Amino acid sequence: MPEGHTLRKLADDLSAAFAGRRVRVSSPQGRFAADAEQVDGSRFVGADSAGKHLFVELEDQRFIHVHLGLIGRFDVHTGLGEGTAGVPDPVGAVRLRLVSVAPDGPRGTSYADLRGAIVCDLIGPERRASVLARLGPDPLRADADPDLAWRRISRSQRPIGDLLMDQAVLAGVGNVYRAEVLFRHRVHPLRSGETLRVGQWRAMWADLVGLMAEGVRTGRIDTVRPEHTPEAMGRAPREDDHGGEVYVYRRTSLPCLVCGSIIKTGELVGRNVFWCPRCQPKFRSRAVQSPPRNTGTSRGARP
DNA sequence: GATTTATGGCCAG
DNA sequence: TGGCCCTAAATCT
Repeated sequence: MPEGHTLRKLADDLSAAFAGRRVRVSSPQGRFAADAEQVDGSRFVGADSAGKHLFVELEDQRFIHVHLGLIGRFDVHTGLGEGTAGVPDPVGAVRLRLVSVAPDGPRGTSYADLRGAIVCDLIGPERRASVLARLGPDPLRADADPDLAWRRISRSQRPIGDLLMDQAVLAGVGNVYRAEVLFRHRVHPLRSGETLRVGQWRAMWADLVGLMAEGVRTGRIDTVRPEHTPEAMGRAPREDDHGGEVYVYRRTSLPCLVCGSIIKTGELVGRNVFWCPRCQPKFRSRAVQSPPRNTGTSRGARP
């Protein structure tokens, strides 16, 4: 589930459910129990995200720092009516549970369950600041400066597919957005950062800003342009656990939606990476300046 | 029932 | 680079 858009949406959902209310904080699974006890019953100030990090702010500048890692989930449930009678017993390994206690008001009771997170720590403002200091610009933050990322990308011989996943270069992009933004800009994942042009980077950044903002709204990752949607192409929608419509992510051995070439996969710094060998040539070439286009006369773009 | 996989990231060597 | 951490669902034998 978690790339930056997931954490931003989660922060928004948590704030909507709990901001200004007192919360019961518990750890049914036990690992967060000692910390939970310290802040149980305190007031929930708000939640915010930075890259893939989530900070739940409680009164007195106490923060619960959450990182979902690869498999974590934080499920928020609202509108249960008055009182805690409708809150179900925890299912599975619930590391952290928040339950609203007062004031109930028109929002009713809310609860949220955290499972599988790689980080769930009670921290202060100093620790929060040090986490933030290690992150590159986040496309979901209006004040983010893409030039900070460009300075590192343009000086690096590392593959762009690696740099895009490096949270110190830019924060919030994960394996899906990486694969998709590279496809949309016809850049091969193994191209070294220093071979990119600044205009290319700016276009990729602007694209990430739009795609990820859309992801926050919908809770899924959709990256195909209108002409490549299932409806426009008359193809079956994706049946997949993440649900979004994408060009290359986990489409190994399937035909490219644009040119029909077979999507390739490989490994880059321990993660699967996906690309179209025709739309994303490995080296800068005429093909990059005059990309293959689906004119309908050459290769069909059938599923 | 056991193994694999997943939108991450840390650490040691 | 490999190992490890977290959990649940999908995919094997």
